[in-house]
Amino acid sequence: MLTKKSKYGLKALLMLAEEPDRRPVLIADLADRQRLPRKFLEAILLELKRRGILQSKKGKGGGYFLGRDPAHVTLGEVIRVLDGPLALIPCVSQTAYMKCEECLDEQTCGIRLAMKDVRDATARILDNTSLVALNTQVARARRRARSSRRSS
Amino acid sequence: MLTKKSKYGLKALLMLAEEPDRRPVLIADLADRQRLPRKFLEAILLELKRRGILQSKKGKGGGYFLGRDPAHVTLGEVIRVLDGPLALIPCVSQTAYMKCEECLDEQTCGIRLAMKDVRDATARILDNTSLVALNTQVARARRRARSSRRSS
DNA sequence: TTTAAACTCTATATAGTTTATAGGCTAAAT
DNA sequence: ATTTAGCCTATAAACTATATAGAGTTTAAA
Repeated sequence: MLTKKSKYGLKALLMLAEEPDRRPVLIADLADRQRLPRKFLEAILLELKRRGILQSKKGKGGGYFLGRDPAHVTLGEVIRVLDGPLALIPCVSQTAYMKCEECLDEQTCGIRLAMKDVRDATARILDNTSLVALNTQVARARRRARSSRRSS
Repeated sequence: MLTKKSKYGLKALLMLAEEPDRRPVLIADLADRQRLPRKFLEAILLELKRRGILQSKKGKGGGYFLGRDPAHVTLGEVIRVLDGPLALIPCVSQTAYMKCEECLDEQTCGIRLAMKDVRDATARILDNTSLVALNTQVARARRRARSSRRSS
């Protein structure tokens, strides 16, 4: 499962990626605009800051803003920071490999073979989708939604 | 994450799929062969039986055996039974759709767009891999492992 | 230089899920 | 009858997810 932590974090990042000139935005603003729990979001943004994805400015006129070009921040990176590895099972994780305790022979474990395929497919999608790319898709979906409403 | 429940269940099913003539196999046997916790496995097999994937025979000479042709039991089906929906987020699940509480417009939610792609890719793999197919892959991997050991 | 705005950090709480274990009950075979 | 083996219910420890509270610190601006 994608946790709410990742979901909230991604929603905030997608908003920040649309902010002109990477202007600082208040936590409270981000929370209100998408109805996210304020205090929880606070902790999430802090974590993203520690990982360099976000930066912040304290005091009046402060807020959070992206630490890097949003075209180079991928969903995969964000989800790994907030939720941990993409792999459904630790023995196929590229970033946090761990051996299964009970597994007798990892090289020929069927479950591992299948889960490796799933991990690769997932990573291919998430590591190739940036915040900018996703916002573009959203904009396109919005236009489609509007025009189909018009024609109905 | 794939839970241990699904992992154990799949391991048991893969063993049963190799049993000639679908002969009944003891829970204890299945548990011992792959070092799975016996009582936990018991509960898992029972659940698979309720869903028709397994059948059982009580009393002396009893045990569990497959309820259907293992070529028609897919990983996707088993995982859905034991772990629930494949989708990483309920709003893109085909089998257990649920609206997100805080989402303002589902039709144009970026996270949903991306998670839909991931779900589809995952389902494409898991719903098209049967127990038989996976065991075949495992056998092939074993041959490869053996022959590369020989040549080294 | 004071004040208010805003992020930072630590502690705590609650609920739900996962991963089991124990033990008695029931059905079947011999 | 007796033994074997699955069936069922209850229980529980450990972990994770989802927050909230409140004091502390930094900064901009009046």
